[in-house]
Amino acid sequence: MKQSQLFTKTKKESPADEISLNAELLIRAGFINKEMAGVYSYLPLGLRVLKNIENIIREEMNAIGGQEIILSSLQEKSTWEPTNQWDDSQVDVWFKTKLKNDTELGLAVTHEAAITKMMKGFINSYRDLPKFVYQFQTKFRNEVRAKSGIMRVREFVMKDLYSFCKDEEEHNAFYERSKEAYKNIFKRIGIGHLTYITFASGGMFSKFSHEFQTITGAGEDIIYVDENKGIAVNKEVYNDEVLTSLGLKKEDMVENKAVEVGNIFTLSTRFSDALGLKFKTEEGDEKSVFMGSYGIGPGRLMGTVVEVLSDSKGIIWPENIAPFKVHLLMLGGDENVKIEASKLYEELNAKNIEVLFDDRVDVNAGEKFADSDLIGIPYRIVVSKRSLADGGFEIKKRIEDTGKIVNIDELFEFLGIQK
RNA sequence: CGGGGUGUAGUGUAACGGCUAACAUUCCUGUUUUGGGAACAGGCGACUCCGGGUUCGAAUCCCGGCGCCCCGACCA
Repeated sequence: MKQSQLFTKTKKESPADEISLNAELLIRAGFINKEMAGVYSYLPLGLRVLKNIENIIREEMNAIGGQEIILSSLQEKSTWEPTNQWDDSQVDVWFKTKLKNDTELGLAVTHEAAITKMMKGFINSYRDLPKFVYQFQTKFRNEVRAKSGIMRVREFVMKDLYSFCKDEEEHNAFYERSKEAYKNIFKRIGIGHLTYITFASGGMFSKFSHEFQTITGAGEDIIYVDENKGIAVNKEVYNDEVLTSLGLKKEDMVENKAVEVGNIFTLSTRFSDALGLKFKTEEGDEKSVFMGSYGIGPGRLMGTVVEVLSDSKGIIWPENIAPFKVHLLMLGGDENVKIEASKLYEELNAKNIEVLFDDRVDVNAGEKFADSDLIGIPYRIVVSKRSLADGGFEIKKRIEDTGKIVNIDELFEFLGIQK
């Protein structure tokens, strides 16, 4: 993509109404736009990152047997009444609305009940189990206090997968597989080294659950990490009984602030009992489906990456989720530079390398460098009179301070492309 | 929902109760530039969040509302 065509622009100044690093950098670099407190739109660069994150999650969900769907955002009151979750004293983050005829509706806070209800039409027999269904769908939560940029918002896309199994044993097998899938996701997104599977409270669903927590000062949770074992315990369930049951010792645990980037719950038969999702066993008995739920917020992940991996100059995207692989900068208005830069742009495109081409002719070198550092694309290639005189193109990784001059063959090799 | 802070061109800031609300940046015109947000000249852009009040006079003081940020509580 040519940067001259991109409708977003970078800003030199940080927004006055944002303190958090993720919002500051993402807004300055033109990835997101703030609509109101806790509500952000995704712009071309931000959407590319979000889609890359979603695709990694999608691949991992498909790999463990997930089938993708999209459930509706508008939900009936009756969907949530059997579990008593329509009640404002039970769930206080509803956005509720009405049809013209006064029928009450809710904007989906989550989808456990909706999918349980829907699956009644498709699951009848033990032969139909197990099934794993997921979606990327917007959740609306009327948080009393949105905060920390895109980390805690009122409207956000979540990947939520629901598992439907015939019994606890079958469920546990999938639950363990989902843990591995989640670890793969965080590793591929570039925060695996800072992300710990964390023993946590089960909320109102079950006694315990597992969270995936990424260590960062921007987090809202306190967790205790055993570095050697690679596992953590959330402060909310941090007690002797839990430590003993997990084989952990207090003296090995280090306190950290962390952000919850994913969680997995055993729902058991809470929803299937309440909503009547039953199946016939091999013996002809009727039994409730054993369920689990597995969430990840791609937007929050994007914010977490910014919090964890940026430097004083801007964002540093991991290659797997970067909006582009290469940022090609053309310096100066020299005719030969234009020709060489455009030629390289076409060649990289032909090799299916995603390139943001800064072809702007009226922008100074310094501004282009500053923009490039702020946007955070992993590889920067400079084409200028100087680079051409020195024998080609300057290539530099975003995480490195100095680049080197290479010819076209070396450049392709550097990027791992077959000529 | 408790507590604290804050609201002025698109953005970031300034302005003692008193002249036409200032500066920088963005943007537009032109010239010159092109390896770290370059230089010069000219120009556009504000119902100072909204509603009341005090005052000869309010961006400024007071009351109410709304927005936004932070701490806490909450968090399916």
